[in-house]
Amino acid sequence: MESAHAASLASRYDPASVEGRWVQEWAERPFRADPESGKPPFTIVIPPPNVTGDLHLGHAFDNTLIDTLIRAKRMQGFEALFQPGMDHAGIATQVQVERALAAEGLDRHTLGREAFVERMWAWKERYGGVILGQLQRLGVSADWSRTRFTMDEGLSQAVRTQFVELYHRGAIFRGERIVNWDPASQTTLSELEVDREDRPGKLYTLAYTLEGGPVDGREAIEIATVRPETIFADQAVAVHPEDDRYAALVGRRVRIPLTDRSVPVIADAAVEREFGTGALKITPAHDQTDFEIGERHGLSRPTVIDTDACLFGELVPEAFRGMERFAAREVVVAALEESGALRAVRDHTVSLGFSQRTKVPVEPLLSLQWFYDPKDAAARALQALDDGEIRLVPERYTKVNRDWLERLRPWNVSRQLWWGHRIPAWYDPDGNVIVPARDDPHRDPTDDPRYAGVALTQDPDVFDTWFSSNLWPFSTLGWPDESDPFFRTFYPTDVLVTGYDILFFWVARMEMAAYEFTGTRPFHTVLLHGLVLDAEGQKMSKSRGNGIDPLELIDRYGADALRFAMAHVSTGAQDIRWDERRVEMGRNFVNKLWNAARFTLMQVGGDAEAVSVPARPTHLADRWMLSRLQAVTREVTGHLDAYDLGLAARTIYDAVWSEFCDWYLEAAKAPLKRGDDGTKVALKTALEGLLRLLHPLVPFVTSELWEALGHDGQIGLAAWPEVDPALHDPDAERDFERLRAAVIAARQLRAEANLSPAQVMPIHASGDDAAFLEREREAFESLARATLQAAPPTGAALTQPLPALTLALPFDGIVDVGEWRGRQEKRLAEARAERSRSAGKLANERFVANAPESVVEEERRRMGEAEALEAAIVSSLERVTSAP
RNA sequence: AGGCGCGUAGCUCAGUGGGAGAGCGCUACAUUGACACUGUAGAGGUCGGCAGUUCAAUCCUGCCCGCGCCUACCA
Repeated sequence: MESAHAASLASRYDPASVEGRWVQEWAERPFRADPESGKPPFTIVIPPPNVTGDLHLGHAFDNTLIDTLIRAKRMQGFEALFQPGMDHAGIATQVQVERALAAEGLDRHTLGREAFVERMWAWKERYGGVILGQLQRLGVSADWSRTRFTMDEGLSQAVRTQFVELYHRGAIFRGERIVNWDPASQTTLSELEVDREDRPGKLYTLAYTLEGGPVDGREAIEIATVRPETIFADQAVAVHPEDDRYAALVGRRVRIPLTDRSVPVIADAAVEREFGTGALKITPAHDQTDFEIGERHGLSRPTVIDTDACLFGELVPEAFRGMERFAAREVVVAALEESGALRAVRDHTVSLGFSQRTKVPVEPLLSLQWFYDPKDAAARALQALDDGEIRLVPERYTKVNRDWLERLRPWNVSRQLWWGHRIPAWYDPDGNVIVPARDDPHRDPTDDPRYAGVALTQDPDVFDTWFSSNLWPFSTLGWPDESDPFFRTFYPTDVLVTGYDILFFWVARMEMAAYEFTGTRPFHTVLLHGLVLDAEGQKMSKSRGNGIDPLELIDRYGADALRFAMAHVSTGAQDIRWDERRVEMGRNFVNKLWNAARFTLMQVGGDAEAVSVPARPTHLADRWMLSRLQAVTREVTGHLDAYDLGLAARTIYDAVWSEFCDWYLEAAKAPLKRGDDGTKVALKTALEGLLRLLHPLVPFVTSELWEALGHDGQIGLAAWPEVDPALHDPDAERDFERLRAAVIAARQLRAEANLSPAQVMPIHASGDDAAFLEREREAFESLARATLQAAPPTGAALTQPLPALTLALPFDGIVDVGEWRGRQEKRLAEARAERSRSAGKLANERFVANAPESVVEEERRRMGEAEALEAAIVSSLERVTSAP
């Protein structure tokens, strides 16, 4: 690559002109992971984005955190693998393609399955992977040569192996259960694909007449329902077993309104006595709770709503057949009213499920599907959480993870889609299920001599997408081929980074699958982050249209600015309310860094070897800066190790801006002007240390600057800074604080005297620290833009008293001392308050007896300092008052 | 109904059992050869409320008020 030169560094950092070549570099020559390197491996698999998805802020956030960890580990000597890839996202993708077809006046059924799947692949080739290119613009250092897709050959084999194995273990079965049915896309949905929303509805009270005459004078039992159109599938009326109101009715039969059918009154503890009338109609085929009650009581489960969400079947009076469910409700209610069975209607909020993709209300429907009952796997995963084999960060989410594993129900894994992994199950003419053999899962039964001559038909359905993404941490690494070098070296992976919102759906499933198939944990740490909300605190979503385009932000501010902003605000899985000012902060910070490096280059040149004298620093500022660098290195490294990227970012932000730029660079200017080699070395050392600490967060600008500084290899492959204890210098840190306090005091004098920054101030120092200041004269004079005077001012002077130092600035009497006096009096009041507070504490014997010695000692020190300051201010005020 | 989180400067947010911070905004001054995406000096907060524990509470405990999220078989 062409090297940048110091002279060519613009005075303002322009991300657009820098990032492009690095994006290209990292895409064409990715950071490849070598399973044979012998270095300790460190692996993170990407939470696979939807193949036809676009980068949104959630992805940007997630991948920033992942890449920061990966880049840091790589520099720390690990063989770091950032495993990239995509998910086929069954229904989401299929719905998109079906929409495109509809625009052409086609649908998948007229096209036929084979042609449709071809269209799907064509779509995938065209739009799939766009998001990977977008991630590259974020600067993600994934090993792009290993990009995987859930429907790749190898990963498909993994899915098939999973199914066949679980089937033969008896964990997978085919049966009828209540599923979330999407009448628009004609498929079942996972809970994740259903959005729950509260909607205004009605609660209807219906009278079911008792057969065989009144009991205790009651002719009917009144039930409460929000779905009167389902009464035709009723199989019972249930009451609570301990409900005295209905005890006498249990065992009797009641007649369903508008029909000739009667059903029994049963007792079940699932009924809430307080709700409605305390009596519940049981419709096992159209409600999850009813299904479960029906199971307990051996009720049959007739269906009256079909897959188009219309009433159908013999049980439905002919007048209502074929009517859509909501239309039917109105008509049925009218008929009920007519018949006198409708006793009451009141407003009632109902929680309704909507298909995330089609926005249509989901119908709970009894359906013959494939189910996976993962209770054994869940038990193992729970054990892992209890034993700490898998750790969640923040820790409190462990409980959420556990809760979900404990309450698992059989998971519906089949989907009535054409896009996905076809279920490897066949049926013979008698309806017997034939699944490939356990020891040869990839041979279709149609190729198996044992079934020669049998007419086998394959199940038309495909698997739920989660039934492949649960294998992601190892299917991407080669499993089921356990001899794959990547699987052997990089599995188990290390950290999983994802939003807490898919802890249930994805994380828990990966945990279960990993123990089931690899016998080990899939990762040791789950790092959960919050969600990116819009400025009003609402979740961003396509339907709300409140999303923010990360690419547009990258165009305007640069990828580093976005990354830095994201890392900076990540704390403890708190949601992030979007605020563009933070990206501005990132941009400004990157520009600051750029300019600090530009200055350094002007001083030391762009030849890496030119200044390499391994001298111990001698100047106070050099000693201070290098000592601070050690502390910052230790802190940043520690924060990264603790997965606290927010703290890491904030720590280094302060180090760069408030220490390196504001103080060190300014203090270094005077020696640099003299050509001081020691300072040149220190300057370059400090900058390069900071650049390396920063690289994982802001890879573009640091790569560019590293190159400009004359290094051959990229900074992404440079070694992480190590703490050098020999450079730890507490004396220098303390002395520099003294210097800093003196400089600030002098600047305050300048402001109070209304002197322009350009004007050099004659300053006289007295007090215990005066000799120290004399020793650091060059730095003080340069930083304060002052000249230290040997003799005290003869005439009127403004003074700035500190505990161990008083600075005096002569003034000509034109200056209004009122402002100065006001400020000093305020400081005096503060010093007095401080002194009396400390005195009060120290006079409290319980404080002295109970508080740690160090705290008491600190309090004494404070008190002494407050006294000294108070005395100095008093004396200053007297002198000015008495001045001519 | 249960669980979790949040309430700190005008705004967006960090933070800790021992005199509260950042970014932006605000006031004043400044273009001294790194940087106006800047510098210097400032103003601004009874850390949601009430009790309790403690020598010491913004931080721990309890209750209350407000906001948000997630689970759940209230039809």
